[in-house]
Amino acid sequence: MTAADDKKSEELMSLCKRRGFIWPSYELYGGIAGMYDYGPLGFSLRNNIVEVWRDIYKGREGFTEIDTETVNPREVFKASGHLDKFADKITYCTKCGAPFRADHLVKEFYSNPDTMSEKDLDQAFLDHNVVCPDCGGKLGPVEDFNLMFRTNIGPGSSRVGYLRPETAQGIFVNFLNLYRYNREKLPFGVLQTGRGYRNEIAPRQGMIRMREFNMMEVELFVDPEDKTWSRFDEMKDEKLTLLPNTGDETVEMTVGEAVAKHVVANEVLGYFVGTTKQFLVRLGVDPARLRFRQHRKEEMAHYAKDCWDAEALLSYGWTEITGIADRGCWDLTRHSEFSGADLSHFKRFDTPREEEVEKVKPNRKSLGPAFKGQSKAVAAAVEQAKPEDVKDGRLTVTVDGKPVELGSEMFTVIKTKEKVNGERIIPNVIEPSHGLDRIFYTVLEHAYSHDDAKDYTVLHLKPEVAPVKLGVFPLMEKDNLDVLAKQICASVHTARAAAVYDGSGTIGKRYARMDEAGTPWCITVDYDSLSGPQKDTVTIRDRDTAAQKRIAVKDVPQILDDLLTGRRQFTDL
RNA sequence: GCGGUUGUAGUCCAGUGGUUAUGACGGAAGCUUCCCAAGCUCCUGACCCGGGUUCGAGUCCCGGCAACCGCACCA
Repeated sequence: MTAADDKKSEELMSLCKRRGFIWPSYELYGGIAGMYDYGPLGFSLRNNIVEVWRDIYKGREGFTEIDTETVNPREVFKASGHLDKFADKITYCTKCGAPFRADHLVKEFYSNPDTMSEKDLDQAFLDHNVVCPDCGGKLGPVEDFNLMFRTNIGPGSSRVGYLRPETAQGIFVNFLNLYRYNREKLPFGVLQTGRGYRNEIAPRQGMIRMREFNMMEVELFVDPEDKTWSRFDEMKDEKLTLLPNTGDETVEMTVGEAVAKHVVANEVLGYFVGTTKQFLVRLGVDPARLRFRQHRKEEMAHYAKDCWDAEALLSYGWTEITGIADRGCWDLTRHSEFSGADLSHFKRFDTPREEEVEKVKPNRKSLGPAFKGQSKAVAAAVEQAKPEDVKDGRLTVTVDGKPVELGSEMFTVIKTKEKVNGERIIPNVIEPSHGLDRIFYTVLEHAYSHDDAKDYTVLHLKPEVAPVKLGVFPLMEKDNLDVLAKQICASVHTARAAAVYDGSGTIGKRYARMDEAGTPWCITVDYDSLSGPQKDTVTIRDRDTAAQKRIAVKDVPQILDDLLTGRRQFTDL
């Protein structure tokens, strides 16, 4: 991070506070690290980002959106693995009270201390005479410091709950509902936006690591044996900058090439890496400062089989803003195990198969006399056995916990034909997961420009995401100029396309305010608007070029609409 | 969490232990036919929190909180 980068992030943060994009939370009471509030402009920008995301995933892809609880019972995270894996082992010095990562204190003695249990670590302290690095005091018992916020559901402490660290689990626990809603067909996609919580030990870098943060997650349920994507052809020419985990060099290739060369594992993953690029660029992320980096094996989350991060180059360095993970069958398998529910998909074959199956059949005539009263249980055990269990003509089964060896006269291996209509499979999950706050910050940083010579700041936000679409000014706030300006402003202002009236200060100052807020266009009512040959016309100014055109007052709503939807460009006016 | 740096109006910054804390920008009211942060008048607004030292603390000391940088962490 250079001094210029420092300056840039500080100037941007100052602008964000001044203009009302974001404010550090609870500043009144001294502030809390890793928490930020969204001001009027910031919330609007954030909502616009979410709308673009919806347009792509609900609109183009036809996925469905749900909203689930942020407080989850303990069982959910026991099953998801977060309770065990999303924790650090921590110990406190009994003398000075300083906390330490227990696994870090013993890393010189063991190859992978992060897999050790609390008891192993306690013992390791004794075996290797590990004491407090600060004061030399005795270390206390090793505990789990879970990064999830814990709470109680209802009075007392009987039902333990946690604030979710990701929205994904709310989708997985609703799998059966969603599966039925989607007519029991694969693939289908579900999206959810909302808050997640991680009790970070040391939040850093402004909005990049927050304790309470916003996500936009998409969970895509696919057939594990069919990771093709029907609309892949539409995506195959999208260009990507990739950083595979096989080397340190970035490579430029299209989605189609990346999948063909197995750089990206399959079509689904490739399609959504491409989609993510389109999404981010549409928001205003600079393609030259965007790359996709594949996770190294040891870096992968406990649930992930493969993962590509979209990384943006910020003043903080390359920063993950979206992760596209292949979670495999981890989540559904685990929830199935822990809940006892069948979370599989019945995959019907195109035509039922006649399958020849080998089975072990008990020979009851021989079993009866040999085992008498026990023979029924033995026969049942034989029916459970598989042909490959037969060794040297003999079969060993377990009855009432004891092994029973049977001679070849006790059973027969037969071949039968069965009609099989399909098979049960656990769907795989592909997850494009977007860090909304990080994307928000990236959009701001990539839109930010500062002219050092003029000391002039412009946010080049894309009109689609800009919080305010139009500024409307009277040249002077008198002689009825203000009346017309207010009328024009009211005629176009809506909740989605905000127009702002400003009559305060000089005209240049008002343009400057709007440039700093990222407003793409401004309209000014002057004396020519009221009388003379140009009566009933106003000027419209383009933020990025400062160019002006004269347009008729009556055309303002239509022109603004055309500019916003991209039907017309400013230069065509 | 460790080490370093730093906390003064909305923002940026000045301030030898000693009156009512300097200024700029911003914001507000007004004047000026004012199209790119122009000028003028007037107003607004701050010493992060808690202890301590002292006759007296924005200033010195201790603790806390917060920010920035490096290390560590970041499923």
